[in-house]
Order: sequence, then structure tokens, then C-alpha cells
Amino acid sequence: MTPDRPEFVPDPDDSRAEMERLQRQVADLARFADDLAFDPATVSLAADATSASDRPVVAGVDQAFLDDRAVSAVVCLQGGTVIERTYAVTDLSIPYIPGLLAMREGGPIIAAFERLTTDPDLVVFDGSGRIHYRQAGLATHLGVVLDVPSVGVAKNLLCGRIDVDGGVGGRPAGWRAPVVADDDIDAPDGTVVGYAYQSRQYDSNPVINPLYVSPGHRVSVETAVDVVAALCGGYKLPEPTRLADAYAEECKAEVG
DNA sequence: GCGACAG
DNA sequence: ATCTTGTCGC
Repeated sequence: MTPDRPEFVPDPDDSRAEMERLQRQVADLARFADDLAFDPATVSLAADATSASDRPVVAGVDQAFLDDRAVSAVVCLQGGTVIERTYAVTDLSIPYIPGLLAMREGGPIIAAFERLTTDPDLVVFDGSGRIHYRQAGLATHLGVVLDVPSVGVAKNLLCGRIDVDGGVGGRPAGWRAPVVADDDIDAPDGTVVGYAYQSRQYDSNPVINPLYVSPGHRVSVETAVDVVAALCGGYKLPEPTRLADAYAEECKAEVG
């Protein structure tokens, strides 16, 4: 899979101002509405031998790090079955900066996608999509570059606010609450840019925090949280992400 | 100056 | 993200 918009591949050598300008351009091209080649209701981890080839292919992406190198992994799932995995080891040139994550990890992730034979119907990234200062988080940026429907799943909230009294702690599994734009986000105040979603919870300790799901590209907020819910199989993180995480660690061990 | 900040 | 042993619980 190669970039559909090579000109928007993050460039670590850009100045900060150029990076932010690029993100605004990405946000302009991003579409936070469903534009899918499949019915999102058919996304699940259930194996269905009779129609396996008709099931949407969902890719999970994650990375592991070695000094100044990134190990980017992509795992493709079709109805709960892994159909392809790829990875790439790439040098990292800039540090992690909140709001500019895609500038550091975007190129390395694209390198892994270029080794991928399959064309996924949906990609799940670890990080934010629309929950971003310029509505152009990692999931949105790479979704636009690859022109593929994408969602972002973050373990922490970058920006935005959640209007619920009682807070977000200790919620039961299945609970969800909208993440709305605040002054830090380039969107009308109150715009729903994502969801806090409690994928798993114990009856007692330790308390598990919710996931922060947001649309990347060609997916609506509601669909984003719905598919992520359908992709969680008994663990906090969605299965595609867990498998990519494990694969990245595996490759890291072999490489390092 | 203070606070906040995906991975 | 990464550095890390044991330990509590389903």
C-alpha cells in the first residue's frame, strides 16, 4: 500500500510552523463522515468461514522503540483471522512533541504500509485522530495520506473536554461519553470530536481508564466508537492494536 | 509566569 | 514510548 497523497507524508525536517501548516491542510482534506466500502455493522472478531472473503479487512498499527529507531508493525485482520503482517525498522529524527506525533512516527508507519500487500478497509491507529489541536492527529494524518478509512484509539486524552459529572473514573464496561472541542481545538466549541469509551472494567481494583476514540478519516465519530467497541475482545485495547503491539515487540526483540 | 500535553 | 520484580486476582 502506497501513499495516495505523497505530498502530505510528514517531514521531520520541516520547521514547526511548516508542520502545523501541513496539519491544517490535512484537516481540510479530512472527512469526518462515513465513506466506507463496507457496512460498519459487519465489523467483528467473529470468524465466519462461509463468507470470510466478504468480511472487511481491519488493520491495526503500533510501534516499539530501540534507541533512535522505530519498529512499526501492521497486522491485518479479517473476521478475527490474521491475513497479513508487515513491519519496518526506521530511524527517528525528531523527539516526541505533543501535537506533532505524526511528524515523528508518520514516516516510519508509512514505511511499514509500503510493505503491505493487502488494502485494508479500515485502519486502527494508536493515538488520536480528530482529538487534536488542529483536528489532524496521527490517525487523521495517515488516513488522509493513505486515503483509507481510519480511527484513532488513544489511552490518554490530548485535548478536548468531557461534559459528564462524576468524571470518567470507574465506569462500567460499555460506557461512553462524548469528547467535545474546547478552546484548544480548531473547531466550534462543543463539536463532538471523539468519545471516551470504557472497553473493559473490573468489579473492583485496579480501576481501568477508558479509551479515547476519535475518527481519523472517512469515518464519523459514532461509527468510530462503534467499530472500536466491536473490535475489543475481552481486553482494554482493540484486537488489531493488541496484535500489532505484540508483533512490534516481537520484531523489536529480533532486531535488537 | 502557570498549566497542559497522543506515543 | 521505555526502564523493571514481584504480586494480587480472575
